Amino acid sequence: MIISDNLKMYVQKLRSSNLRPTKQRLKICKFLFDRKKTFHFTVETLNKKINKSGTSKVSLATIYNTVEAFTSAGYLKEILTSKNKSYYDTNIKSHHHFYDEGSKELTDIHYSQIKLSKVPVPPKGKKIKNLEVVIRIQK
Amino acid sequence: MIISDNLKMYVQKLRSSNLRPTKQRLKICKFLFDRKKTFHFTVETLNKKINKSGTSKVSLATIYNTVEAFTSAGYLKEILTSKNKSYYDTNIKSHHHFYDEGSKELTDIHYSQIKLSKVPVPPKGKKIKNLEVVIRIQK
DNA sequence: TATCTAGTTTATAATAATTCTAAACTAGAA
DNA sequence: TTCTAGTTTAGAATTATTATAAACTAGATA
Ligand SMILES: [Mn+2]
Ligand SMILES: [Mn+2]
Ligand SMILES: [Zn+2]
Ligand SMILES: [Zn+2]
Repeated sequence: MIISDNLKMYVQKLRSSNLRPTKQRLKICKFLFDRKKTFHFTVETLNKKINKSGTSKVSLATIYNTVEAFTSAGYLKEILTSKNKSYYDTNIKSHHHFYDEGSKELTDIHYSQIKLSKVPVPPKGKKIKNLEVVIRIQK
Repeated sequence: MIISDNLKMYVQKLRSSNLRPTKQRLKICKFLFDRKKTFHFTVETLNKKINKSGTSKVSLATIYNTVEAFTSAGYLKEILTSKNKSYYDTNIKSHHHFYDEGSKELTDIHYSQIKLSKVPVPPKGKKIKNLEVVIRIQK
């Protein structure tokens, strides 16, 4: 993940996906991708963070639209481990997760931390799109 | 899974979990567990099946209550692989799943069909509650 | 630079799944 | 038979998400 003060990189990225680099999208890009470490979030938490300090607001509809657009474009990964709520991941590499049932937080497990020595063949006519391990943890 | 014409077994099972064997719960037990093979369902599909033919109706609230009670009691397993909707599994043994993104159907992968030769240690103070592999498939 | 238009944002309504509420009902202990 | 805690139920409320449609804007073109 590259840290940048200017937004040229995001402008290009968005253009390459046929997404206009609007000020809302760039603000969200900056928040999501201008950091050393990837992280997990929900629309709810993203909305709070984006609309925190007195800056110009981004509507909830746009937060939803943007998260959806970024997921389709492959900038985000959707994680379905929690009931009634989608999580998103700025780490788009293939990897696994711990899911803490208490705190409802996801933690990455690097791809290499889990080794599958035996995997079944998918049903006839179907292809494997991805394989993910979720380890549910508790106190 | 034992097939039974009489309901004594379910009555006992329910009593042992401090659940009164009401006619609604027994009807749902019969539908869920009186079969050779386990299966996956949603509250929506269960509700339709339970309330199909002219028999006395079970309210949707009771379907929800019962699925929740049976999951807590360990008769059902909740599967969170789909957006905005919980799936449930009458197979409560530890096992894995194919999830078909097209048909939105789950298929069991027997525990022995996947071998994990390397698994990470959980974070300090946390215990592994379960580990599940989901293989998303597509045409 | 001014104009134009498809794409975007937004407030708000609509939908879908689920949970809550509180009144009526019932299993089963006493 | 009586009593009561547990259960069922219809319907309301809540939560996350998606749809709608009017106002706005990026950026291509004149
Ligand atoms: Mn979900
Ligand atoms: Mn939902
Ligand atoms: Zn992750
Ligand atoms: Zn299963």
